[in-house]
Amino acid sequence: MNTDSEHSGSPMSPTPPAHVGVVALTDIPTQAIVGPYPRTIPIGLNTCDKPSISCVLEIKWKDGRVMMDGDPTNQWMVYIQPARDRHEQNVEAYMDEKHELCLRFIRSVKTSEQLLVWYNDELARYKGIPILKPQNIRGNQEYTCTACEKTFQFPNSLKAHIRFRCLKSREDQQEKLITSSAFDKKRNMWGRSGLNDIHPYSAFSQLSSVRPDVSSYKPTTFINKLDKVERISRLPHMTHTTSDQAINLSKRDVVFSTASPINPASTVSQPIQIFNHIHTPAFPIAMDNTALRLYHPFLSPYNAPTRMCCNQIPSVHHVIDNRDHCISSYERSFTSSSPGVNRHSPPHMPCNFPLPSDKQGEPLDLLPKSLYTSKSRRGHLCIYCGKLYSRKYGLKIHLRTHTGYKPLKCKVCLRPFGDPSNLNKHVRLHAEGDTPYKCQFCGKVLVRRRDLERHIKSRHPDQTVVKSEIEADSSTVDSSLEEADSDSAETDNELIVA
DNA sequence: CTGGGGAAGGGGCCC
DNA sequence: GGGGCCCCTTCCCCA
Repeated sequence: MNTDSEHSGSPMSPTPPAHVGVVALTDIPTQAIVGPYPRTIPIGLNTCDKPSISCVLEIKWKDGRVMMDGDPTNQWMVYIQPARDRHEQNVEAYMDEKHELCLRFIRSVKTSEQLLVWYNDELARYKGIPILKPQNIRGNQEYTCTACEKTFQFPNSLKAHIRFRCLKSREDQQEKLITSSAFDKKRNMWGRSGLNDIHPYSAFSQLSSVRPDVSSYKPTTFINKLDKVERISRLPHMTHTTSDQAINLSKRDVVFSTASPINPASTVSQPIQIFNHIHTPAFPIAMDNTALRLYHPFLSPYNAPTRMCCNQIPSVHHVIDNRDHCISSYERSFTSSSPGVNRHSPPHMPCNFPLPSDKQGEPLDLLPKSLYTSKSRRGHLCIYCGKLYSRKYGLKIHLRTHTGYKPLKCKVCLRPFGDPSNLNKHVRLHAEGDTPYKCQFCGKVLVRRRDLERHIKSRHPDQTVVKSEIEADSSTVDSSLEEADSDSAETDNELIVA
């Protein structure tokens, strides 16, 4: 089991500077493995909501392995920035059969993509990384430490806080253990049994109560190495921003914060913001949200290189299109009717999260199964916003609202949908003239029953339309719809491209 | 005012 | 019987 020494720092366990990251110089295939490394290497110490790095190390896939020029020992791995949640994570830290630390690329990493690492479930348990509980999840992008009430926007930021930084969590944990039967007063030591039942952070409870002294980590050779590497691998195209413009760096998801423009004359690196995450998919500027516009597949939000101008994560989601125009209309359509969810705040949308291929499955499948297959007495819990669903399928569809995964496409206009119901609703819009909702007073044809009711209410308020009449109409409508639906059901099957 | 999408709840079918 | 899924409907928000 892990010991204090694993977190107390040593020449073998330096704390990588927070301003250094690792990016891929070439495409790196999924399942690529790096390691092994000593278990003592800490991961996630630098986890925060708004990371900023000023220089990067570049690695590449060569001869069937991941490597960095000039670093035969692969010590660059310590500079990989921690992922803030599962969806921006592309590298997984795990223990191999010899209980040594290894890294595995859980997704293929594209050229220029930043590596972001987090623990797999087993290693997280081993390292005492807490599992967030419903009480930690207060809402969309609101993850709160129950010990000190500090709030974070990302789950891993909170996990790192609880594990590495929160003294209060430690104190609470210690208190609970002391008052529990797991503390052997005679032997003045912790018992092993029952610990998992004591603290909500079951794995956390297995840790020593000694808080690791983060400041004691003294990067030595790594820093020297970094200095060398920094000169070699630092992005040559890191140009400075103009006043209010965010400049894309060689199509990387690296954008200078407008608040801290890089001074090209300065030899000191200034912070830049990494946006490898979050953003809502953007419609191409040439299109609007009109349903019947052609949804150009090559300009789809998932294919178009989007450039971000966000200065604030995640409250503001400005998306820069290919012509440096900020698209904001589409993001406004990302609303939620969920109680407790701010409708004006777009949900947690990892725009640059590489959509998995069919083989990889949807983002849900990339989550640890324990996070979405477990059903509490109250229902299925969304790990993003804490919402409970009576059905697992309901949660599955809901998770797509967080991940942006839209596997269903309208065959007519190619518009993607995450919810098959919404796709069907949309498909009906293409069936012009087939709509069964017709105003009996003016003959206007409307698409939905809601439209007809709203139309009559506003345009013919004096007409004494008994509700039952509308319902009678609707029954006719419904029956015709049923026919249409039965037809469309077959059609839908063809339309749905999973 | 109208049209459209996002999101969610519930009924029902199939395996 | 339960799970997964499809489908309809409704509500809400926005342009």
